[in-house]
Formats: sequence, structure tokens, C-alpha cells
Amino acid sequence: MKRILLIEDEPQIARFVQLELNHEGYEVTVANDGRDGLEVFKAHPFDLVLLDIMLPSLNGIEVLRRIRQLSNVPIIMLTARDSVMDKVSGLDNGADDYITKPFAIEELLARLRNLLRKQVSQTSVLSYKSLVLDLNQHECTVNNNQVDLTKKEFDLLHMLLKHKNQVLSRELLIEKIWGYEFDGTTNSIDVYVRYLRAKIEEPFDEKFIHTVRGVGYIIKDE
Amino acid sequence: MKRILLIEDEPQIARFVQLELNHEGYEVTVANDGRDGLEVFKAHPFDLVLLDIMLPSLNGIEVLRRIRQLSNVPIIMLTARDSVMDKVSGLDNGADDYITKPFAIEELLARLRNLLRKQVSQTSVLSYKSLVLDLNQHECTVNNNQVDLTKKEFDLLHMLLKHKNQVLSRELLIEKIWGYEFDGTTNSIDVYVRYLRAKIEEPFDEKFIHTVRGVGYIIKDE
DNA sequence: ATGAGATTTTAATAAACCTTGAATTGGTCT
DNA sequence: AGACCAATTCAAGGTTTATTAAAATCTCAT
Repeated sequence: MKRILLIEDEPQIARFVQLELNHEGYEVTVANDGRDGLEVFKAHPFDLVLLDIMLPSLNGIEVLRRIRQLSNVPIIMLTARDSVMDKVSGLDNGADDYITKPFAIEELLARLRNLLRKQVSQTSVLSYKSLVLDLNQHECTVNNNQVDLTKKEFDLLHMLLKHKNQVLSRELLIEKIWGYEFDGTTNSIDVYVRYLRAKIEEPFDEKFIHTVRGVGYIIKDE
Repeated sequence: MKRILLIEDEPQIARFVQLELNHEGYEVTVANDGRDGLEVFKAHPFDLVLLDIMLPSLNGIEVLRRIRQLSNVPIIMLTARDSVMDKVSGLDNGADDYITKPFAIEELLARLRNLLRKQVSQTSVLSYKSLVLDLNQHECTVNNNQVDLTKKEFDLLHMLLKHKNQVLSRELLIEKIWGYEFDGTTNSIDVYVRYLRAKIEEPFDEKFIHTVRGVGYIIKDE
């Protein structure tokens, strides 16, 4: 399922677009202002961004510029009718398309499909405190010290980091990393959490992975 | 088993939907007009509400508004085809999704499943006065003080908060949280209510959980 | 085919959690 | 008020769960 980030401050429009896109089978996350949008973008991977130009706290053009420093994710700008300046400015700064408000939802859908067809993947680095995980290089560092992880260890840490601030059940982890149904008899997860702790926590006197008894494991901000 | 409240005045449609949903394993209660629907909702806990917009005695939007004052139960609106106004109005007033009549039963089922499932990851925070329950992080705070809850305690509080303003019987709580039939001999619920009170009420001089003698427990707005 | 490293299983231990039942308190009805 | 029933409280003991170390198994490059 394609993930879309909608950065839009007008609640009715945001809600409406979100629901319509849900209906079409997209997974939509909404951010209400520019700063939020940028944060959310940094924290999660998206396949496409819908970005309003007029935004509180950090305007659309600025958000566009900053996202482009990080990623070449497809971006569609939402502009006011006849604001030629906005369009030009948006495209100049790396937007892939624009659509003027108010728009027919069908037109938006068409432009979405169009851009998503061309798309390539990205998102290469996840981090949390002194912990950095480079997905492309398959590398992990803590406090700038490189730590060698096996594939399973890496995948587990990847999963926990990708969904930080969310408790992940053993069931879900087994399903996503091992690829089979959790039958309740294996404690592989527990063992790998132990390995990770021994490699990335104990030597550096850090604490990343927390146990939530009866539920699962989580990496979370305080 | 998931409980669904269907508020719909056209008998054929109501009957049809009820049978189909029963067939899928849902327990369906039907109300024939807005006023009835609201009454039934207040009297029993439901996992989801299907709400027609065009209703006698109290229209759907008004019912929606009143239910939202009491609860954040997932609500799907049933709207006439092409009635954009209805959609917008519904979503503005807190509906979670809509479906246009006439609809294929399969689509309704898909949206039901979607909402019943997403509830976990989407509605991530429940709150009541100074009490906050973060479902993703599995964390509870009172007056911004973090309180450690065990799984059972958390599940019980979750249930009470999710259905706030509704009395939950011991039968229902045992069924939903412990997962077996209430045989009348266990007092586990009472004990856990005690634990919760000791953890989230007494230290903060608050009162969240009320006992309804002979019926069950409730968290309610004044 | 071999062996080093990776992965999974097993088992012991300790800690946290849950249940139970009996004693006590509190509310309700006549 | 007194009888009765429902709810509350408490602590002991029984159970479950997480952690850990170590052994068994698997896998892949040589």
C-alpha cells in the first residue's frame, strides 16, 4: 500500500482528501503545519508528499526545499488558483507537479497515479539518540563506533527503530522478520533482543530497547 | 464478538445489513430512528456504529454529534449517492468513514474491518480529565506523572476509557479482557479495579472509576 | 566436506503478575 | 435497626513471563 504524507492546515480539506485517498487504497498521514510535516517526513517513509503552499509555522516552499535536501520523494504542491508565482517557485524548487485549489478529487487521483508510477525507493538512514542505522550500507553505529550486527539482529533493530514509540509484539516481529506465524513456542525474539542489548547497549552503557511485559518490545523517546 | 449498532429507518436495508453482518460473525442491534439509536447507544457498549444520515425523529448528523459528545466509538455514515454536503458534514462532525447507498455489502465489510482493526494503531491516545492512555506506547499518565500498569490493569482501563459513559458489566469485561465466560465465581475484576484505583486515583486524589452497584463499572463525565 | 559463524532451541532462574478465598466494609430493603 | 447481599480489601501461593547461558542445529564460503 502506498503511503502518502499530506501537509495541509485546513482541517476540512485535509480530512476530505484523507478519506478520499483512503477510499482509493492509499495510506494517508496528515500533518497540520509545515514544521510538523517536516518532522513526520523525517520520522517515517513515504511514497509521495502532498504539500500545501500556504502553511503556518513554516511555509510550503521552505518545507519543499528542506524535504528536497533529504530525499527525492515525489511531491505535489497544492496552490491557490492563479498564483503563478507559487507554481513557478514550487517547480523551481523541485516539486514534481502542482494542482490548484479547489480541485476535483479525480484530478488529484490522476496526478497521484501518474507520479507513483515513476517512483523509486529511498530512505536510507534511521537514527535514535546515539544509535544510527544505515539501511543502504547495512551498518550500525553507536556513538560513532561501528557495531557489527548479523542479519537477524539488524532486521530486528530496523523494525524497532522504524516503529519507534510503538510497542511491537513478538507476534508482529516474528511475522515481519522471520516471515511465519508465531506459534508461541519460540523465544528467538527474546534471544535476539538479548544479543542486541549485549552489542549496542552494554558496551556503551546505553538503554535503547525496553521490555513491555506481556506485550512486546519498544524503542521510545522519554 | 464485535458489537455493531445499526441506526437505519428503511426496514429492508436494515434487515439485509443485519443478516449479512450476522453471517460474518458480528452481533448487530438495529434502531429504527435517531432517538431510539441514541438511547440504545447510551444503554449498551458497542464496538462500532453504522449511522444513516436520513432518519426520522432526529437526523443522522445530530445523532452523530451527540454520540461524539459521549464517546469516540468508530462511526460509519451511510449517505445518499453524490451528497457531498453530507460527507463533509459527517466528517466535520467526527465520523470516521462514510459509504454511499446503495453499496455492495463487501465494501461495507471491508470498511468495517478496516475501522475495527485500525482502531489499535490509529486511535493512539485516549484521555479523560488528567488521565491519559497511550495505546501505542502502552503508557499511562495521570497529571503528567507516568504510572506503570500491568497488562491486565492496562487492558481494563483501556476498556473502561474506550467505552466511557457506559456501564460495563463484569460479564462483558471478563469476556473481552480475560477471554472466557464469566461464571460468577471470580472477583478478579473487582481486585483489578482496586489495583487501578490504588495506582491512578489514590496517589493523585482523583476519582475516575465509579461502581454501579449490581451492574458494573463506569468512567463517566459529570 | 569442513568449520566458523549464525541461528534456533532448551532449560534454569528470577522476577513480575494473577488468582483465590476469607474477612471486612458498605449499601439497600423491609 | 437488622438482615441481606454486593463490593472492597488483603495477602498468600500459584502461575506466567522474561532473561540468561549454553547446547544443538543450520548455513555458507572455502
